[in-house]
Amino acid sequence: MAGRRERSRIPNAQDVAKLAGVSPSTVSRAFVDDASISAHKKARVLEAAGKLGYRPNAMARSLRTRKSRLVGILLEEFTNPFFLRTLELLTRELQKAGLHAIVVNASHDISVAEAIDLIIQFRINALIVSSDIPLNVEFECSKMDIPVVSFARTERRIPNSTGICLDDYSAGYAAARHLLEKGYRRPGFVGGFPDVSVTVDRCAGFRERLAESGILQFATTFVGDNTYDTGLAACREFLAGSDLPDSLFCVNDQVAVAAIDASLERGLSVPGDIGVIGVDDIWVTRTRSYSVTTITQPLEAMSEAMAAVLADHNSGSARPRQTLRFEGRLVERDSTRRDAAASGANTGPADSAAPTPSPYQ
Amino acid sequence: MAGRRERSRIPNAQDVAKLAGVSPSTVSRAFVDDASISAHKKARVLEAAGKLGYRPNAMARSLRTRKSRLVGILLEEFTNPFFLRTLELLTRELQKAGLHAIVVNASHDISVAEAIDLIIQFRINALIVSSDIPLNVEFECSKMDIPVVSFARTERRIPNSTGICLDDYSAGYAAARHLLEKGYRRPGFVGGFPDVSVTVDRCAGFRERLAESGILQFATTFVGDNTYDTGLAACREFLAGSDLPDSLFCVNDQVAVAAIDASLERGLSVPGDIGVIGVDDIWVTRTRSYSVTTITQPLEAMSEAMAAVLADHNSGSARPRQTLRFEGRLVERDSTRRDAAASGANTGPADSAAPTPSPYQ
DNA sequence: CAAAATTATGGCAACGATACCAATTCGGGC
DNA sequence: GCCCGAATTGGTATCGTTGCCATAATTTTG
Repeated sequence: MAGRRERSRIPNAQDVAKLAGVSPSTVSRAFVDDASISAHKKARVLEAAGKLGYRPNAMARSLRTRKSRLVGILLEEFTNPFFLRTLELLTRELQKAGLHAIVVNASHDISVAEAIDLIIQFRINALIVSSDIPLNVEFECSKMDIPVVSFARTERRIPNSTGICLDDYSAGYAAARHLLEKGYRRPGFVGGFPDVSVTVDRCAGFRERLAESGILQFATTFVGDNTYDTGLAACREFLAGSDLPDSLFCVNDQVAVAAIDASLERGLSVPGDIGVIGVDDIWVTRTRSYSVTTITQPLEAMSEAMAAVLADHNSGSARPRQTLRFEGRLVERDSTRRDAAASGANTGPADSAAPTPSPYQ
Repeated sequence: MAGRRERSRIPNAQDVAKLAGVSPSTVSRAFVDDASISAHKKARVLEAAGKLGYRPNAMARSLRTRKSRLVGILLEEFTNPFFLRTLELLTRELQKAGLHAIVVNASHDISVAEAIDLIIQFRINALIVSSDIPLNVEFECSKMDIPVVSFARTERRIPNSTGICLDDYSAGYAAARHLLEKGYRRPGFVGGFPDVSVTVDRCAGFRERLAESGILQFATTFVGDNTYDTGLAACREFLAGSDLPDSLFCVNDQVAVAAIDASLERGLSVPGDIGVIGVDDIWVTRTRSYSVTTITQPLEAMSEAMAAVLADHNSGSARPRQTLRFEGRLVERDSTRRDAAASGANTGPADSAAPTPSPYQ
């Protein structure tokens, strides 16, 4: 019907106002919840808007209200399926809250500072970081009053950073307990970069539980970027020695898979000779060939918490800066599934001579 | 040093202008490439801006220039690592081009129309779609003059859609050729949803090559959403019958892994009893336990092409709407690695009686 | 060295919405 | 029927930038 008029220009509030016979202010109110507008006029405005195909211009709105409804998500690891699931749940919660996610790629050669600089120009209302926070980023954001919230990581270098995270310490503790229950007596630890929170905290919890059972020393290695390939290389080297661990707690599932492969390569059986446990519960851990015991992160709850934190921040009622820690859940699969009886005998020449519990190493 | 002045308010161009002793227009020009401004003043403006921590407000700029520099990416599958890599490369190219990606979650229960409606309000300059394009989305976008480009999918229902994609037909053809070369004589096909381009086109190429070798019938099944879990269920059922295929071309690697697991469960050896080939080259295919032969998509080249398409579109020089198809590369791994000699004997009671080549089924 | 062509700069308006205030309408109680 | 408070509505200014035009400064040229 209305020919080519609609196509010529994107309609604005003024156009709608004219058609509906009201003022632009009223049009605006029709699109804002809790605005003071009569049901009658609201209906008329919405009808006119529908006829014209009008949508409020978020740019103009943001400019005026100083709320962009945009949130940045800084991502570094693009091989680990865990982060895809993270992205799924975060975007879902953000969308529920009427927010939108700008994904910033901070991998490899890309200049994080530059990328952040650009999205700061969009006046993002928050920055979610799933990698270590570059310190300059934190600084720039604080200058612009942009809250930085870490997700699935905590920032160790920044005193009171806000974050939402697995209880890494507790996860490490649980992993050690599980391995001990299964009768493993010489557990080892495979971390990522040695100065990253997930590595440090999971290792600390792990160490604590082992110490409680009198195991004061254990082998550790750090694979770096947590991908399968580097994990495999590191685990090969780790398992090349003679004084082998009888089980491995890996900082994530990708590395756990690599550890299993490295073990098998060397002719070690899993879980017989080597038990393996990871973290994240990515889908590969459920496959028949790997079936990796792992610790699940409660991503749904964590994402909801993230939305809540952002909402609080948005409404000005800034809660104290703190890290919310969520308990993981251990899922036993084949990679540690042996009966403790069999393993007791398997202890071998372990140097775990001191059975006295002791708080820290 | 300058006390708490900077923290009080986010500085704008006016503030910079005052400090640098120039007009706001000049400040603006200092931040635009190819603007008419003397090197002298530009330096002074940039210095002042640095001192104040000024960044141009992208909202205001977008409002004025009618270019948001935002691009929407509609994602549906959040389990397949392939899409994380896709996202990595797309965001990288977009960032290089000074664009930013708003990721829209269109999975499961989420209302795509509603989500799109919201990001349209940001006047995104393009929408990249890695799933089937909901028809209403296409319609809404065309009304707002937003180009819709599909990535790694093609839209079969929309006549001349713009897209960047693996040459699916060719990939299917190559998969069949490979299986035949390896001596498999009863290949089967495992697709996703039966009406999706990747399923249809890969199957068509596969069929063509088989037909050339006189194999006019082959078993097919459709697993649906292409996740490991549904893939496993479908493959179990597929392999439960008696008239088994001797090899499977799976529409993607996740399903290929599921097919391998289903085969092993049933006591069939891979690649001996069943050869398996997938598409995407996700990292799991490189693991020791799966080592899946697959077809790699040239994602780097595809992403660059995407950036080029968007740039063209942005500069107004709309190239004809078409789908750019990229050749995949077959990577042979263990899941099909047997010598053709051994397999010739394995052909079994195949009903591939007619060796006459024929174009289509 | 003057005139013309070029380049830099400033001023003003506008992008499209909302905040704020003033004016109007609407109900209800007396 | 009149007055008061609450609920709606309209008008105007403004968010921070850039497009455009006019003017000023500079360089090129005859």
